[in-house]
Amino acid sequence: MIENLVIVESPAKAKTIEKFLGSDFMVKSCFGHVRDLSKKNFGIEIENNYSPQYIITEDKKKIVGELRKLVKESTVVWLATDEDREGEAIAWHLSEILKLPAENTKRIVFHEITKDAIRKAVDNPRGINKDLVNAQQARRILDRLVGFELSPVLWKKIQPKLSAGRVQSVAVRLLVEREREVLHFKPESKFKVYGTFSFSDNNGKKGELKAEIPDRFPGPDEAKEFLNLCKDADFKVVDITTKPSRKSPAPPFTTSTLQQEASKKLGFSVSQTMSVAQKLYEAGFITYMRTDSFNLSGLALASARKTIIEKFGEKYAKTRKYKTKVKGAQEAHEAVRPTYFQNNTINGNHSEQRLYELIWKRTIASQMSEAQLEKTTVTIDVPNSDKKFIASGEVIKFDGFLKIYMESGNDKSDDSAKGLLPPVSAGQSLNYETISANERFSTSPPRYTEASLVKKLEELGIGRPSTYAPTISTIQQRGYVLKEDRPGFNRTVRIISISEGKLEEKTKTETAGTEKKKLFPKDIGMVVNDFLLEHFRDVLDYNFTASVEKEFDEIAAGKLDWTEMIDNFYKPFHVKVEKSLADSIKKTGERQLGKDPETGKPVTVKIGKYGPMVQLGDSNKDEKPRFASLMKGQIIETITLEEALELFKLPRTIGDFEGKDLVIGVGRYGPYLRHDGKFFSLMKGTDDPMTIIKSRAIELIDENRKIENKRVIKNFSADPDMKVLSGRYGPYISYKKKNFRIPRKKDPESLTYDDCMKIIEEGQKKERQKAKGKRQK
DNA sequence: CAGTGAGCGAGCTTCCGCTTGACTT
Repeated sequence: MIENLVIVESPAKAKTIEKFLGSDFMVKSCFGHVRDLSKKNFGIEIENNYSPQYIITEDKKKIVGELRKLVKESTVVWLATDEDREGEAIAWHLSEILKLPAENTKRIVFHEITKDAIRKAVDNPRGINKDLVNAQQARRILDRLVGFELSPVLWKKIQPKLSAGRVQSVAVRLLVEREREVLHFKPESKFKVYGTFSFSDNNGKKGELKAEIPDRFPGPDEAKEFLNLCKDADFKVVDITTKPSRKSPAPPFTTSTLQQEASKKLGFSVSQTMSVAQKLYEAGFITYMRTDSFNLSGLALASARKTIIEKFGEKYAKTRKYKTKVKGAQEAHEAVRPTYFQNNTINGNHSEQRLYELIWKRTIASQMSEAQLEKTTVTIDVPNSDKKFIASGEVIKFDGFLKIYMESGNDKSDDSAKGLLPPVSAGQSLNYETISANERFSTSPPRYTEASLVKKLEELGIGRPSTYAPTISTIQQRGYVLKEDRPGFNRTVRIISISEGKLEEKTKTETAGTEKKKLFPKDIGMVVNDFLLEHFRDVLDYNFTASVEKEFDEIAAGKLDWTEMIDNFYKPFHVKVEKSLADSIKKTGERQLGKDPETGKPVTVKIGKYGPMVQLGDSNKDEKPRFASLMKGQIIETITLEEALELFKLPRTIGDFEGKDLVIGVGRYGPYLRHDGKFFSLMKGTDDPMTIIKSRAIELIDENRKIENKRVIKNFSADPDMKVLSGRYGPYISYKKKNFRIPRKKDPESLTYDDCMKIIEEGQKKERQKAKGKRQK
């Protein structure tokens, strides 16, 4: 007999809690949601007042079975799922499927895993809050209705397997709109003036001072006019002011800020951050990593303080509590923090150590004193002009939290001089060494990175800590978005300068627009976005989630009936769905580019069966039109007639090798070289299909053959189909186009043909079992 | 993965949010 059975969501949490509770408590985890809407017929009986049809999820059947057995042997069951809408719903689903009687069931909550918090929770049990559960059901049903009605519209109007949803479609919209801002942006240039001055102080000591004019000059003429004015001017320091300033530390990490900083400081993708954090959590090094709360437990605050005093001294410690400003935050957990502050490093692989140290520093810094700075501004008068040169410097008087952590700034680089200024005094005369006016171009708003998109979504209250990473990967999987690097372009900038009374004009080249790991919307993303905006603008509205969240809150407060809320949304929504289906024209994003000067045939661009393509000729006329895929980086929206005509020059033969043609083309997976029936991908960045030459093509073939040979660990003369190869995930057997894992114990070098056959039979047996399992779903 | 772009049609795709492993070539 089990006296008390406690059910929590996470197994790692179960382990910790079990230690805090006495031996008469057994703690089990249910691994999150155990039931979900059936996928058949929406899982909702719309006609029956939106009655939800729940089924136990395939991957939870086993754990539910175990829980059912344990419940039978237990006296009291404690539902200790998270203290938020989803957690309450999980508790309710558990009570339903485990048929828990109210009198022997207690609902408890805690949002920090400390002995005190858990004891306190056990002393204050309550029942399940059905209003909160209904708010969750409304959320779930709304998302299902939106997702499962919109997606099929896209299958019919654009292409199969596409998807739309309350969260992902807004994420794509943000990217598409930003991309268009970038594409339409016309950089303007102005001239920024910098001066380097020299002086000798009262003791005859020489010094140098760099300063700049805060406002910019609209053009070269204005800049020149100003420089001419400076040529013979006597410069003088007219004012020196020093002002104290303070800097406060950033709050401890939430999921989204952890993703942002890990991206900026460590170069991690959001999913990488989450999987490394998961490892740290399971090892007991950090608290739960999916959270929207800045909160630290009392114990954590005290422990951080102790660590800071030990390491840095009393004056570095300052206990701080942070409040969330995020819309819709549910704060069921603590902030992401180290479990033991005394450990500033941990054992683990390189990524784990780096992420841990980042978390440790950020959390510790959040409990440290503010930095005290002194900002000095020197103003230099320009005779006969209302412009003034300004030099500014900043000195740290007390480092405080800056001792260990500095939050990453924005992408914009701060080019004003920082640091200590030389000792000048008011009234001091200055001579200029050089004064130069540099042409500066304005920049478009930046494209999103994965992490900056998460930040934006969080600001809009869209998505949850557990879904940021999956959402980012969904929009990439659907082909709406591509994460990649793009090289910049060179441009000429003008520099006008004076030195020793002589005016000089030069130019120099700079690279602009270089992008690293940025999200680019693809054509299909743009077409889907435009279609959804045309017909379902309200769902794509940036405030849609915020406004339905308000209603969910009312449901949770018992002031609104959930079926009424859903009905108010669904009735008009469904009408729009029907309307959008009414005209049967497919959306392809087609654009007319003009006429081919040689043949006079029309050139168009659109999304075809296999992606974006250009077409030469009319498909309704007798002659079959020519087709060609767009190249990487080209999009329907911006491709020109000239670029399109270039594409029709492929495929082309560039010579022969070993008696066979070398053919260059662009296919489904990018530019390729075809030789003797084999395909070789061209190297991106280095090989251009339009200009590649024969010798380079042969080089590619040679390289490929070498790699191919290296991959082979073993082959068998008896059967050329059987090979032991070394791949990304270690050695494996390849047999008749199928791959099989080699059991860990076996040495791949010494496998015999019969050994391989045996492994293959085992593998096929497993595969059959898996297929069987899938059919039962 | 495969390097195309005829047309037909059966059967499938899809949401968000809560959790981990299983699995990949």
